[in-house]
Amino acid sequence: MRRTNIPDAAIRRLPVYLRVVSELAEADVPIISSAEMAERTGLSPEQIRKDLAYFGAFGTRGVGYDTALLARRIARILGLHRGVKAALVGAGHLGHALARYSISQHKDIQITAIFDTDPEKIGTDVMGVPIQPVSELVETCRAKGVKIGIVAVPASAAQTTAELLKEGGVEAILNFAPAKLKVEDVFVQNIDLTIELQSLAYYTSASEGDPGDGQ
Amino acid sequence: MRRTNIPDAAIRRLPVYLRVVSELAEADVPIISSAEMAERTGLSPEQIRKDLAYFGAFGTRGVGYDTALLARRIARILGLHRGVKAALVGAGHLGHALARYSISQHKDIQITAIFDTDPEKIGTDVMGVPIQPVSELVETCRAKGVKIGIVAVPASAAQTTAELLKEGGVEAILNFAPAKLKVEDVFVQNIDLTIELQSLAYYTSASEGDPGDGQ
DNA sequence: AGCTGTGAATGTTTTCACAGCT
DNA sequence: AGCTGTGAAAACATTCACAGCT
Repeated sequence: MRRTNIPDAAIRRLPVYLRVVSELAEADVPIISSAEMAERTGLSPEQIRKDLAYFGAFGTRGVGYDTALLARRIARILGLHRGVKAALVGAGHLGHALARYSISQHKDIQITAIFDTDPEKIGTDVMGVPIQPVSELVETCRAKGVKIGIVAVPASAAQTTAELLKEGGVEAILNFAPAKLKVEDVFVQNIDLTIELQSLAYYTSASEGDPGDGQ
Repeated sequence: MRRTNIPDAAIRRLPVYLRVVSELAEADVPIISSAEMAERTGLSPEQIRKDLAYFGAFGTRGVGYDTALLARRIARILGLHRGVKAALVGAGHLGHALARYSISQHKDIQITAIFDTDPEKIGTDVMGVPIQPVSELVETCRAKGVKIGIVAVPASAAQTTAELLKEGGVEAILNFAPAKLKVEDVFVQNIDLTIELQSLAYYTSASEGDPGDGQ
C-alpha cells in the first residue's frame, strides 16, 4: 500500500517535523515558516517543503504552516492518530531502559506488552507493564493487535524472536540485536550501537594515519 | 582529511563487513566471496565489492577475500587498531545500559569515562568505570584523549553537553537526546528512539486509512 | 512582499555489465 | 572457471529557481 514514490528518507524526517510543530503548537505559536523549521531541524527549507508537499499542500503561501494543523496531519500520515501498539522482547538492561523511556514518553506508540525468557523477571513489571514469558508472545500480540516489535534480545535469539513477532501479526520491527533479521513482509529497522560507534571512529583523527602497508 | 569522494553510506557499512569477516576469521574460515557476504548482510555483492574497493584492492580475483586480512584492513580504515576512547555523559537508565553493553562488548572502542550531574551517582561506577561530575568533563576528556562522546542526557541539557565535549577535544558525538546539536567541526550522529518508532508506524497497516479530510 | 509548491538541474548512491587476474 | 575491480548507466535524493497564492 505504502510503496509509492515517496522517498524513505522523507518518511524518516516526518517525526522530526512532528516534534517541532507539536512543541510550537503546545507553546501557542500558531504559524511557522519552512525557513524557521529549517533553523530548528538543521535541514534545508526546500527539503522540508518538498517532504511535506508529498502528502498534500499543508501550508499557506505568503504565510507558512499552521502548527497545530500540521501536527495533526503528520500524525495522521504516520498512522499515529490511532495509537499504535508495540511489544518489547528482551527485558535486559537495554530493553528495560527502552521500555521505561518509551512508556513514559509516547502516548502515540504504546508499549503494551513485554516478553522475556528469564523466569526471575516474569511476573515483575516495567512501569505497570507486566513481563510475560515468550511462550505467550504470539497469542498476546495477536489479541492486543500489536503492530510494532522491539527486539532487544541477544543476537543468537534475534531471528527466532523476529519470526515469533511476525506470527503474532507484527508488521514492523525495531531491531537492537547485532544480527541480520530475515522475515518476509516485515519492515525491519536496525539500531546497532557497535556499528554506530565504529563508523563514528572513522570521522575522528583516530583514523587519520593511513595504510602504510598491510601487516 | 576524510572528506573524499567516499560515500558516507559506505562508511556506515564497513562495521557490518567487519563483524562478518571477524566472526569467520574467528571460526577459521579463511576466505569469503562477496556473494556470500551479501547473503550474510542482506546487501548486494556489487555494493560490497565497490565499498571495499574505495579503500584498495583487498580481494583476490577468482578467489574471494581473506577474512583475517580484511578484518585487519577494515579496522585500520576505521582507526580501530589504535583503540578509540569514548566518554558517556548521562548515566540514567539508558546511559547505564549503553555503558554496560559497550564496556563488555568492545575492546576497540573503550568507554573510559562516565559523567553525570546527580550527586547520588557520582562516586559509584559502571562495570569498573567511575561516574564523575560533569564539572570534570573537559579536563578528563583532554587528559585521556577521548575522541568520541555519547550523549544520553535530557534534551534540555544536550546542547551544553555537546559544547563541553567539544571543548574536551571530542571529534564525534553519538547523540541519544531528542534535540538538534549545533557544534562546529564535530561529527554528530543521532539515534532517536521516538523518531525510529514513529517512522516505523508508517510501514504498518496503522497508517493505511488515508486523509479522508483535515479535522 | 512573503512564503509555499514544484518542475528542472544537480549531486549522490546503487546497479549493471564486463574486462582483468588467478 | 570463477570472482574481483570498475567504468558506464540507472535510480534516487537534494538543491535551485521561480511561478503562484494570500
